[in-house]
Amino acid sequence: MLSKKTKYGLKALAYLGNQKDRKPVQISEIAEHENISQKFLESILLSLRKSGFLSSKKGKGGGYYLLKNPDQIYMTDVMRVLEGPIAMVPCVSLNFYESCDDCPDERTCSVHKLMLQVRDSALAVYRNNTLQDILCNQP
Amino acid sequence: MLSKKTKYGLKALAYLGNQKDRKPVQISEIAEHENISQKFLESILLSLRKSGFLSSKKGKGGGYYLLKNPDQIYMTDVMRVLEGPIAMVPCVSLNFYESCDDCPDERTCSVHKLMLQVRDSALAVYRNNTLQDILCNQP
DNA sequence: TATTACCCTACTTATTTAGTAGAGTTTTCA
DNA sequence: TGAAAACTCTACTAAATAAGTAGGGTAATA
Repeated sequence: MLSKKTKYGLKALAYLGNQKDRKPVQISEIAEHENISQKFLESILLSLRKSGFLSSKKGKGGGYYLLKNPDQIYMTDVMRVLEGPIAMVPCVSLNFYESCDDCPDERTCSVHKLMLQVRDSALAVYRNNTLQDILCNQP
Repeated sequence: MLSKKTKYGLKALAYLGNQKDRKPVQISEIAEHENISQKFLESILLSLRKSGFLSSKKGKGGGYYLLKNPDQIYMTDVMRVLEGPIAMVPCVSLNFYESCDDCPDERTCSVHKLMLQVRDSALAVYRNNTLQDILCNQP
């Protein structure tokens, strides 16, 4: 299951990506528009800022804005920050690799064999999509 | 993350698939060989039996055995039984569809757009793999 | 300089996962 | 026949994670 954190984070990024310019948007505006608990959204946006996707401006007229163009924001990176590893098991993870303590040999492990393919296929999708690609582009 | 239930279930199926014949294999043998808590494995095998993948024989010399040939057991079906929906959000699920109560329109939803692709790619992998395909085939 | 709005820590609640405990039932083989 | 093997089933529990709450702190701008 996709966590709410990821879901909300993606929606917030998309909301910012749909803005005409890069003027700061208040958390409250995003929260209201996307039906997200404001406090929860605060923490999500904070982690997106710390990861370099967003920047923020304090004080009156402040808010969050994208640091890069939507077509430069890859879903691979976004998903890793919001959801964590893309792989479903640590033993096939590129960025968060860990061996299984119960498995004697990865090379003959059925789970490994299957999950490697699943990881690759998911990765292909995330690499093929930028924020631009998932915007709604409505008037 | 893949749940332990799914992981153990797959390993158990693979263990049975690697048997030369279809003689019943005791739970204890599988549990020991695959490093799984026997009691937990019991419940997993039970659900695989109820779903029609396995059958069991009671009494001395009893155990579990595959009902079909490994090349007739599709990962799509196995994953749905063990792990549940393949989709990461209910609104893109084929078999467990549910609309999101916080989302006004699926057609313009970025999360929907992305997760639809992820589901399709995962589904392609699972449809392309039978139990036979993930066996280790070692001497 | 007051207000706006982000920043940060700590706590709480609900849900799911992963298992444990234990009694019960069926079957087979000696 | 009868004892043991081995599956069946229900209920309970502990740990981890997710999701959210509470509340005060801090910086920037008009």
